[in-house]
Amino acid sequence: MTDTNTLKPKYIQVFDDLLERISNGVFPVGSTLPTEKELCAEFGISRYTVREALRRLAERGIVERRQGSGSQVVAENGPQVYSHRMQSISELHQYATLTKLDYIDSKMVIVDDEIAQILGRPSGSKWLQVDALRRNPQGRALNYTRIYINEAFRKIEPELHDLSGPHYDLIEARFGVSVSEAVQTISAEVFPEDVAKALGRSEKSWSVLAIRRYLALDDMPIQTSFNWTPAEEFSYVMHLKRDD
Amino acid sequence: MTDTNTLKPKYIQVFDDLLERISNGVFPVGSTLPTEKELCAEFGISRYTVREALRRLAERGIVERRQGSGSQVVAENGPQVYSHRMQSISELHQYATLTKLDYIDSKMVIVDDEIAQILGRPSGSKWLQVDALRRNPQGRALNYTRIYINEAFRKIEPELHDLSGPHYDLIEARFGVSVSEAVQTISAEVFPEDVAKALGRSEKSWSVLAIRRYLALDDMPIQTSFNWTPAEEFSYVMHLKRDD
DNA sequence: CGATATTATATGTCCGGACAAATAATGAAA
DNA sequence: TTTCATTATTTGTCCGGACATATAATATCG
Repeated sequence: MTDTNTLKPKYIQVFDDLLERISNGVFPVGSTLPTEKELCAEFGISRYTVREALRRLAERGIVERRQGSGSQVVAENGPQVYSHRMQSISELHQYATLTKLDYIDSKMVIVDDEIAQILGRPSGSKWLQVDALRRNPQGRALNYTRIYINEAFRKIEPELHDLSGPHYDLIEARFGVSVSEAVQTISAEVFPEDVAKALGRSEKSWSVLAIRRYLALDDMPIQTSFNWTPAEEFSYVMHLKRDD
Repeated sequence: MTDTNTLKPKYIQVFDDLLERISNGVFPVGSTLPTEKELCAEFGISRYTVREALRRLAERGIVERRQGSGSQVVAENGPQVYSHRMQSISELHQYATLTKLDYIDSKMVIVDDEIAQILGRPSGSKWLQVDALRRNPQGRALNYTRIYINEAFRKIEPELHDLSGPHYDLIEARFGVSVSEAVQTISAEVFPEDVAKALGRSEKSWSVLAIRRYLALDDMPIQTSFNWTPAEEFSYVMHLKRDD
């Protein structure tokens, strides 16, 4: 390596060099990088040092390496810059710890087009619909929640009323299917009539609707919950930190 | 290594072995792992192989390695389970790409207790307050934004009206201070009177308020923006994926 | 020509070694 | 006893090598 860069390890210099060539199109996304052997020759360094540079590119998700076939460029920049991290998926809803669900109703339903689209299944699909009020320890209703549970897991219904934790934990315990991804959508709307009534709100009052989809591998929907909270009572915080 | 484990690379076996000893208390959080040299002797393997195992522990955040002093156990398990990741902090607000800010006003202000607390500075602190409407390409107003920019960066004011990107990018370019963390709070409230007026909404109508704080290192506030969006027009999506 | 076998290639695992840099421990001087 | 210098230790950088494994390319066979 050149003396003008002696403050950095060689593998960082090679990493930087390759990264620059990737970002300015010499090695565009979809292309194959030179082999380890070729890079050793080009930079006049050992294979170990080349591999350290390539490993860092792979860790950043910029390159994918495959034994026998080489290193493919799969992205121009590291995919992640900022992240919001949780130790448990249950942090997604940000309820105080001691709230509990007061069950109103559960039944098998066939959902219409609009709901089916949100649930990620065809129109006409069947779901176990569970309605409940979430209450704080003093018994006050905080919000209304309607959960659609994938038909495949409907056998958990008898256990619902004794449930202290989230439904997806019970589904995982009973069926071995775990949440691999969750999608939350926050929007605002006027309370649906039945929800307003259950919460003792007037018909035209505003709510914040948080829809939370819980997916297993291959985007298989486990359950989706619709949560209506009175607008003035809703608050949600996200912390994004830079990945260094 | 023993023959009963020949399906796994040696370094994975050592990684697994150390991980088990960490989780069952042989090497508790706060303790120091055996040196590389000791591990080589214990497992009868090369230093390279030991280092690969230790590197994986370090990548998982379980161990911190320090030249000259060894490997300290800092956590029992990998710290994060689910994460929502963004390539750019500007993804935090989820505006369509082609919206632009239509500036209404900018001035130095002294903020009261309530705002100061949100901004993370003492009451009475000075801020460059910038008010604007965000418009889509057709010119329709989407929301009202009020930005409080740290007094230390007020010299960017003359450049605001020509600005096409986010303020914090300009601050980074001019002052070399970059966003290391962002905090977004989403809640709902009736529109403030002046905001409702500017957006042509009635006084009692609902908005969703997204407050976004942009912090540099050591929690130094760079800027904070308050964004009022008509309730029925607000929607926000988060994707959480499990870190594998 | 298509399918299968063989060979070549490219990355993965692992070894041993040497020197550099950061930290800890020990010894000497004030 | 405290401070500073020296030595020892520990991890980091980098070299060279060998064999294993997965994939790609080429050759052979039906």
